[in-house]
Amino acid sequence: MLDQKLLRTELAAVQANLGRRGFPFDAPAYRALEERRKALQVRVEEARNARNVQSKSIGKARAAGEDIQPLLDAVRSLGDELQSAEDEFEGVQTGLRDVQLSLPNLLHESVPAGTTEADNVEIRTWGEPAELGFEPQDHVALGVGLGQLDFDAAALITGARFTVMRGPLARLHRAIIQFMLNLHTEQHGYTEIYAPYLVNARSLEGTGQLPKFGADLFAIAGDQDFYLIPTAEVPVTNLVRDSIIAADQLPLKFVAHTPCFRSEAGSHGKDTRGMIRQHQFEKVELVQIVRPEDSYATLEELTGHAEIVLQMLGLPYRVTALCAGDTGFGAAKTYDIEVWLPGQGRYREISSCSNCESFQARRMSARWRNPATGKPELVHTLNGSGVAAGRALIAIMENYQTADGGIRVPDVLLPYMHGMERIGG
RNA sequence: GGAGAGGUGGCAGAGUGGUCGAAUGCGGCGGUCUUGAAAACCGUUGACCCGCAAGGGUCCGGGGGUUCGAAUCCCUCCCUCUCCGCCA
Repeated sequence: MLDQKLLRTELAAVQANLGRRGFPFDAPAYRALEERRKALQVRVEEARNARNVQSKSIGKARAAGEDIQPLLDAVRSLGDELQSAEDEFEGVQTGLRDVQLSLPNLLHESVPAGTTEADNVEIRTWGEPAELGFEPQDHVALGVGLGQLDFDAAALITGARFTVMRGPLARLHRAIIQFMLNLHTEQHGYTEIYAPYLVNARSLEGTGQLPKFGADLFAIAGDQDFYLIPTAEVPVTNLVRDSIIAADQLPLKFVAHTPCFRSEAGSHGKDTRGMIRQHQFEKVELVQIVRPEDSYATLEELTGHAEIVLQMLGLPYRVTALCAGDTGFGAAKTYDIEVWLPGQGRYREISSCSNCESFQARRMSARWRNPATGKPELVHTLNGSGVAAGRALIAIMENYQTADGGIRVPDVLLPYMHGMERIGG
C-alpha cells in the first residue's frame, strides 16, 4: 500500500512512477474520490461533534434535575443526519481502500526501464558453466533414469505438476535444505522460524498476495477461511504485523524452510516438463525487518547471502536487476539470481530478493519506535529465497552429472549424505 | 468435541449507560536531591485521521444492534485461559 499523503500531495509523481511498470492509474478519478472523502469526513465529524455536545448537555441537565424532554427531541434528528452521512462516507472509504490495495509499490529510482524479462539487466556472474565433455542430460532424464524421480507416481496420487522422489535423491533434496538452514543461522545471523503453512486472508493481504492475486493461491475447502502459503514470506513477514518494534531489536533476521503451494494459474504449457514449476515445492526463505535507512544496504547483503549458497554448492549463476515491468507487485526493487542449467543450456531463476520498503509494513501496520522522533514509524521489509530447494536440486543434478548418468554429491553436502559421494552411475 | 471464565493504554489492573480516552500501580521520559548512582519526592507519558494552526474526530478484541448518549446492555464472530474427552 502506498502512503496516502503521497497520493494526496504527489499524485502526478505517483502516476508517473507506476507508469514505469506499465500500470494504468486513473489519477483524476482517484483525486475526485479523495476529495469526496475529505468533504464527507468533515461533514460526518461536524455532525458527530454536534451530537456529542448535545448529548453531553442532556447528561448535565438530568444531573441538575432539569426537564430534559425538549433537549431529547432536539437531538433525535441529529442522529439520523449523522447516520446517513456516515453511510455515504463509509462507501467512499471502502472504494478508496479498494483502489489503494490494488496499487503496486513505487519503484526505486535505480530500477532499470523495460517491460519484460528480456529487459532485465545482468549485474554480475559467478562461475563458469562446466565443460562436461559429453552431451548433458536434463534433470528429468537423469532422475527418471536413476529411478529416483517419478512424475507418473505423483500424477497418480495427485495430478500434474507434482513430484515423487525416492531414495538418495530424496535425501539429497533434504540435505540441501539442512545445509542452507545451517548456513544462514550459523554464518549469517538469521533466527530459524517454524511457521504455519496455512494462513488467513489478512496475512496474505499484509504481504500483498490478496486481494489481487487470489487466483495464484490454493484455498482450503471447509468452514475455515485458510490458504496454503505460496511462500514462507507470508507467515514470516506477518510475524511483525500490528506491532511496534523497539529500535534495538532491529534488524530482525528470519530464515524459514517451508513447502510452498502455488496454483500456477495462467502458466499452462509453461515448463510442463520436470520439476521446474510445481504446485508444491520446498524453499528456504530469508526475511529481514529493518530501519528504513538501512533497507538498500540490506538488499545487497541479503542477495549476497543467497549467492553464497550457490557459491558453496559450486553452481554457476548470474544476478540480474529486474526491469520496471518485471518487478513484482510489492517490491520497490528486485534482484533475481539465475543458476546455470546444463540440461537446458541456460540460466533459470533460483532466487528472487526484494526490498518492499514500507509497502508491506503499511498494509501490516508494522512499525518501530524511531528514537530520533520518539514516534512509531513504518519499518522496511525484505525477503529473498535462500534458495529454492527443488531448483537447487535440479541444478546440482545437471551440473554434477557424470557421463554414465550418475550424480556426484557436492563437497559441502557430504556431511549430510552420510558420506555418500555419488548417486547412481 | 463438551463445560466454564475472560479479552480495557508498553505491562498489570479498576471502571454505577451520561462530567471516561478512561482510576491506580509498574515501566518509560524529564527534574529535585547526590561526587555519581540507587532510594525518595515532583512532573510527564497511547495510537490514528482531518487541519498551516487553533481545534475537531475516531479507537476499551472484530462486526452488528438498543439508546438522545455505550468500555458499561443485547446479538454474533474471533482469540486467550481452566476443567473434561480425544489425540501426535
